[in-house]
Amino acid sequence: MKIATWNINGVRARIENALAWTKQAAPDVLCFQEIKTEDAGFPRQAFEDLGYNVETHGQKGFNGVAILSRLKFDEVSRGLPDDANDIQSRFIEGVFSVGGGAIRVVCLYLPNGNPVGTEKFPYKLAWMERLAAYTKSRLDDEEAFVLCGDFNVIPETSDAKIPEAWVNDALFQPETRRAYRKLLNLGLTDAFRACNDQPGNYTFWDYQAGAWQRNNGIRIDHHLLSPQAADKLVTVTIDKQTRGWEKPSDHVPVILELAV
DNA sequence: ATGGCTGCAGGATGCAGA
Repeated sequence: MKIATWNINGVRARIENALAWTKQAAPDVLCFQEIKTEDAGFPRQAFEDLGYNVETHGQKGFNGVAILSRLKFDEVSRGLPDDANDIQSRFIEGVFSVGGGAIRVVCLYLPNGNPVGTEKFPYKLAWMERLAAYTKSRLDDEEAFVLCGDFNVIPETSDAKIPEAWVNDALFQPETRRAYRKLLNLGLTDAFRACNDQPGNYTFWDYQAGAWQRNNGIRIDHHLLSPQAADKLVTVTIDKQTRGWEKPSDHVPVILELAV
């Protein structure tokens, strides 16, 4: 099965691209981040017409996540389970029955955290701690699950064309990278890096200063797998084509394939 | 990039993104 993640940067502004890619790539599960709309504004019918079930966790103007699935949702929940007071819509999860078992898919949009030195950065780090606590609890279940989405973390220097340009950025701070390693060290597998150890593979290119044309990108959209999911890992593909389309998102889709 | 785009809310421009 194919589980894709794509920071769409406004699903309403991007609807033509989103539908065209979904038709072409035909993922079984598709996780969107930055839908930038309330639930009522999500173009649900257009995706239902392609055969998808749609679950959203929207927010007016900013953030917002959604999971689309060809499989029926056995369960859905919205928000990290520890804090009902967090009004930012950055987390939605679904559970699906596959191949005699179940797989849980978490679609997340981790806080950007810039500028460092404002309250945004500690919010990011705290969110990563909350995600780690959630993960630790899920790992105790010893089930297959996937955390995917826009992590807003550049894990290593090999994940940026110009790492020096990011040293003062929240995406590449030592504390950010440490928190990401801490997450992995709980027992998760970075699916892309399990399949590809080469530099030069990016998922985001800034709109400004010809970043795409210069391939000045960063790899910040990830799939992290529980051991039971990692055992089924086939491959991960970064689908760069959409970045060259008209009115592109600044992120491109990343597709995880599992042997289930 | 000390931000050169872009989307959104709102109905002008400011904020957020990374």
